[in-house]
Amino acid sequence: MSKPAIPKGTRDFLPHEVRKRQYIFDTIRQVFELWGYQPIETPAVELLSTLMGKYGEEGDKLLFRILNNGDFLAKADREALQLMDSYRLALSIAKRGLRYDLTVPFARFVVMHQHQISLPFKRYQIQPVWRADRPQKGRYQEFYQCDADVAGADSLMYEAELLQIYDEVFRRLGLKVRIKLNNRKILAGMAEVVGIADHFTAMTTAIDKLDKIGWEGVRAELAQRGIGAEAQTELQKLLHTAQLDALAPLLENSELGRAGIEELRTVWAYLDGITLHQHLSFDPTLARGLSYYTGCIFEVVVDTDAHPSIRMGSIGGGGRYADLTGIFGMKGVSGVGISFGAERIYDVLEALDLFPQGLTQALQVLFVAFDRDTHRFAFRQMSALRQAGIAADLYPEPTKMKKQMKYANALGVPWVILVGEDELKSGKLTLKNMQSGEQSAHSLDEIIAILRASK
RNA sequence: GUGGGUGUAGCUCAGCUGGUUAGAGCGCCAGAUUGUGGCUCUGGAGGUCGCCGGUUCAAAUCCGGUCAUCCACCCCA
Repeated sequence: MSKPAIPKGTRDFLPHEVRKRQYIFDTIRQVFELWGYQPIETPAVELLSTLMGKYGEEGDKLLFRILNNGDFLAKADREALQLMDSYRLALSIAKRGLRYDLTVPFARFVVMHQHQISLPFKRYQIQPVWRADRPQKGRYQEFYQCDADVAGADSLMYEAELLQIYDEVFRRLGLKVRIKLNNRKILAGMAEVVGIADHFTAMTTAIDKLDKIGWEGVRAELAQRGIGAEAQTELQKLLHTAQLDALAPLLENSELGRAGIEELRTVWAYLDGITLHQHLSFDPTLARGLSYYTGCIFEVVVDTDAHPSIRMGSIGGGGRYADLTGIFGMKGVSGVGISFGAERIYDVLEALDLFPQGLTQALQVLFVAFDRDTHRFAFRQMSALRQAGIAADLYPEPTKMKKQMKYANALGVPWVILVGEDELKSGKLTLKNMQSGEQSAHSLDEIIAILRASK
């Protein structure tokens, strides 16, 4: 018999890990709900025609494909097979794949259900996604995304409220973060002013790596993509201007640049007078790769001043995409959304010991019985406790006490109730506090009162 | 896709430049303690050394291949 295993990049979760994960999901969910977002779910499996071409060439490679059922070779592309062209062959033998993110399925959802929802449609979604990436630390092939998006409204009010959601979720989790804000139109404006508008994607890709490779590295990468030294220097000067008012005159000659500045001012105006607990700042060097964002973009990182021990990439990101549903034939629907990186948040909370106490054990009391008769008696007493809303359990057989106590210990149950001949006769049960070791005899009602009080 | 590390008991690992019966800690089981867990002590079970091949009188150890896994890069959460 071979040793059991699970696919690379996937994980099992033990009970205490699931409880901690659920604490994060619940916190995020509660804030989403408070801000008026509604839950939806979409299938894990989507048609590849829905997914392909939406995440760039790299993304397509990382899509998990599902082999067609039945005699898939009968309909296979024989020419591709002959040519050993795996990519082309795959198109003919797999028509489904696992979802890669939650945004594209959401766009599909909006188009398919446009008559059942009203715009603006505010939805949240907490579900796993899959990527055939090579796993490494903090990166998995199966992981959860927690997204909130608004479809069908241009109002910058939503940018402001999504920033508030970031602020509130991390406040509730007890984590200090820095929320960074920028606008793709400002980046586009910079490209125009510097005269490299035709290199916009290359520019954003390079800027995005600033944290990692520094200015030297960014300049090298810009040079490699055919951007001259003069443009590099000018661009660097613009990116160093982290004050909107100072940047505005420098982008005066770019229509896009002016629009970007104006949008950010509007977002700031909405947040005027609002109390935020986290550090929110305009960061002109925030670029967010080459994704589909067109307006405001956000990113959240752990505040290393407050938590100097943490080294972690972004734990959340999002932004505005002017044409959410265009790829599915529905024009004029703008979208804006944010995403929480739950797995990374978990690692950070764990490293900082920020999970609340008492998350790990729900069971309050374990019954320990000594023989057949008391075991049956204990079963009825346990049922009464459960009826009273107290999480109770009974060791499945009246074996040696040592074994049962050991089990209680391993579970981490705070209380044990001992049921033997004496208890059966007197009708009073022996309640033992597993931490202090103290024990005393009580009626069932008294026990219910004690356990309720100790919850 | 590129580069590197690691595969030895259920888990974490030791085993020096090849040399008889492959070890430790934790965990598990039993006992010290037949109505009391955590701590301690005693004993026990548990391993085709990832797999295939090569070198050698001799391979866990050296070499080649293969598979798995982890880490870094690309990209991303």
